[in-house]
Amino acid sequence: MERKEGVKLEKVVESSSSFPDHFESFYPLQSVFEVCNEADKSSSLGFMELLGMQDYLSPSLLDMLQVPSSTSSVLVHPTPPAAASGPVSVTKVESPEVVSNNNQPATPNSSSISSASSEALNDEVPVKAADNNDEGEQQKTKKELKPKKTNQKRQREPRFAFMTKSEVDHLEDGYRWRKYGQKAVKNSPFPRSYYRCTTASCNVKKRVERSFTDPTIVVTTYEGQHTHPSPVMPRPSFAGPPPESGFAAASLAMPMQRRLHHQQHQQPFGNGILPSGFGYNNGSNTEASFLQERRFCTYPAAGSGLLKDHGLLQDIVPSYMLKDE
DNA sequence: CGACTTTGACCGGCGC
DNA sequence: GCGCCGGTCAAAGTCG
Repeated sequence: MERKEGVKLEKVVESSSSFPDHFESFYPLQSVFEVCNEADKSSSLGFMELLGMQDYLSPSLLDMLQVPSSTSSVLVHPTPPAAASGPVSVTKVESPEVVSNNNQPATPNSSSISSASSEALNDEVPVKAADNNDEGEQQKTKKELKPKKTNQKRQREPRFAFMTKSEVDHLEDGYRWRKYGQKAVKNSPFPRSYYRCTTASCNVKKRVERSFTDPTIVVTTYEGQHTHPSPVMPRPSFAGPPPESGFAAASLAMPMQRRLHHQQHQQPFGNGILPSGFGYNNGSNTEASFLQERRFCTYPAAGSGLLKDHGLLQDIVPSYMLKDE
């Protein structure tokens, strides 16, 4: 089921699973802005512009991003989903060779690097439809094992990968996950774990692995979209689009790294340093931190429309971040 | 006892 | 065609 995918997408997926290390090497100590600059080299848009958040950064936030901290999130731009139409080129990120030549291990205490990647999947396949079809399709294919091949390969859910400095592999993110597999990763001493959202009818998955170049970095890749609110967190009161717009659910769908429950070095972009422009309410510090941090794990990838049918994109990218697309 | 994890087996895609 | 690899299944084990 998950194996049917266009060549193009496969590439993207590949990057999704492998870029983190590359990125880590490529941007060892870089801040999100530096990453931005890299992206900028390939496109006419700046990182923040891409995110549509240039107006939302406060000086303190900037400082924080630049000052080494044990935890941070940096957006990575792997192949934009609508890569074809996307404004950002990230070939660099996808190129292991290029990265390897610049292999600079992230140093401890440096800004940890989180990355977000998205895979666009396919041509505007509405997420809603994907939820229905994919869901059934996936299970069906699994059961049948030998589904008839069609011309098109399976359409994967958008994926977002994040690199987070953490001592624990499985980051608390507000959702409940069931581990369904673990595989050794080639060229890495660390295994990759596969998790599925435990909520019935929610087929969101995530993969968790450690960067072998820097074991302190956890790479979490989310795939799919939650069809339910976080069972652990209260719904954030977001001053943005109403829940029905898809964002509210979305806002809960990509909890990202919320690590406060672990002994992780938690130094999120939170604690009041975020400008109000980001708009999330601080229901609690934990939530706020998580939400705020999440903001930096966004990537305007899924295309052109706004809050609808963007898969994970809509989960993490507020409307104002998408407006410039 | 239910929920979750572990782990070996299995399958399909892909490159050679 | 073959082997490698990523991803998933599912039985058994573990935990609270």
